[in-house]
Amino acid sequence: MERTLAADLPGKVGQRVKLEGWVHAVRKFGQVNFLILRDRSGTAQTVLDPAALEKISGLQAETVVAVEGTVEPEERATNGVEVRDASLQVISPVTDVLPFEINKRVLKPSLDVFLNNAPVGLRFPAKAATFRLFSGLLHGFREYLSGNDFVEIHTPKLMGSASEGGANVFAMDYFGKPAFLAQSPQLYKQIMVGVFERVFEIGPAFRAEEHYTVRHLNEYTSLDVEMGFISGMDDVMDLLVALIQHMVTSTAERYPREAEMVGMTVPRFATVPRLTLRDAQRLILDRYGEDHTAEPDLSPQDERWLGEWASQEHDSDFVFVTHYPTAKRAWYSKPDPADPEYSLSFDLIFKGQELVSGAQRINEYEEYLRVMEARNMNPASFSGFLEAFKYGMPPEGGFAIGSERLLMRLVGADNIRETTLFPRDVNRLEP
RNA sequence: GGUCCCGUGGUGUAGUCUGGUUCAACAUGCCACCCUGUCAAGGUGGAGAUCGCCGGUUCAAAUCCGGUCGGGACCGCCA
Repeated sequence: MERTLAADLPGKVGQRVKLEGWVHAVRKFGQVNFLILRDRSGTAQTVLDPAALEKISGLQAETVVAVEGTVEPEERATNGVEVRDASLQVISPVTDVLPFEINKRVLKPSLDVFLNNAPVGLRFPAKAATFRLFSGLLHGFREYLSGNDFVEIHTPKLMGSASEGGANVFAMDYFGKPAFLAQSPQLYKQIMVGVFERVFEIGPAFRAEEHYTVRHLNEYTSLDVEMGFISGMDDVMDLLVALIQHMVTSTAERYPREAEMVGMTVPRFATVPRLTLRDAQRLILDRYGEDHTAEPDLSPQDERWLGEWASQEHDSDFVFVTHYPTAKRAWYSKPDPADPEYSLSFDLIFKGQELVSGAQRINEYEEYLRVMEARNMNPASFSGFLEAFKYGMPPEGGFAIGSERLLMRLVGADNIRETTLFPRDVNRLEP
């Protein structure tokens, strides 16, 4: 018999069906016994007779079973239907007790215990829902950009030189030669603007920084976008807002059940305020009484304050901060012609946390040579990158979204490890 | 890299300050039995922890001290 999914039972009342899935829970009452079966679509209640019950005797939750029975309307069942007169077949028995319960309303174990047992812990319905939403966000990302003439690319993660400079790169041996794991697709996506004008990439980024925070990973999934023929940085920021809006709203529409399950709400976009770093710092001084006006960057506390301000004064969960000091930003960021001390760069803060970093880039070959000399970089190490600019590059810019951070804020998680399937941090490399 | 906090049955916690017959407890899970409507099922009973590890103080240590290992939070840094 063909398999029926749990979610499709209401449309099959009166029919004989076969369900296949995991034993989510068993509730025994002596004369009437329920088995809650879980598959990819959800859960279904089945009523087992003594013979069927006997087959799972001694077996634990998560045993994989097939259940055949008749779909009957039943007000007392959660979905309004249940499967009766069920016969049962064990497909894959489980004899070991689970490390912790995954069929309760809430998940009990600490984050560390959960992550140590992620292969089974991720089956907890709200956990699975979280990562289904992640899939929805990526789908929305692709959908929006593809619909706007962007081309998806995949660039190498094995690098012969460190693109961003700095010491936070993972070094490795590549057939006897030194190599590095890519910190970002930055240089390649800029090169590809010369080919497609508009490109995007979903891929891993590796950072060897020993950060001990709730919002950093040593490997994360970066959502990179780069576009040419821009008239200014605002074009890039406009795209970014529209993109995130589509990602979130389409995900909420695609997976309403999951969104409800984890309490994901669509953030407020009304008007995303844009202010320069210096104006932001003056605002913090005025509103919160802390003088950070000489700092080259925002502190996490500053970001929280700005998030609060945007929420209260602009009804927005987002706020752009622009024009960071040129010396503080990556070398390919374009200095503001009106004031070269500051760059045409921006960060997008989402609910008080940095989510996106972007900029208009330098697009003139000669200027790259000047910048590299000023920063003591060797142009020979970037000959491939420079070639793209030597042979004609329009004004261009782009950004990178931290995908796990987006999900983290959307579902209200306290730690980015909760919205990463198998997180990699300073002391976690397994599972 | 800096600062601070926490390690108690499978899981989550109480007990630690004020050391000793409320000191090994509670909830959940597991096992057995009861129950014809549960959906965090309920009831009765049972098994399960030398209180992370090593050392010290003391008549006596889960409890105080030191070290070590593991975990967490904040800062730096960033997405």
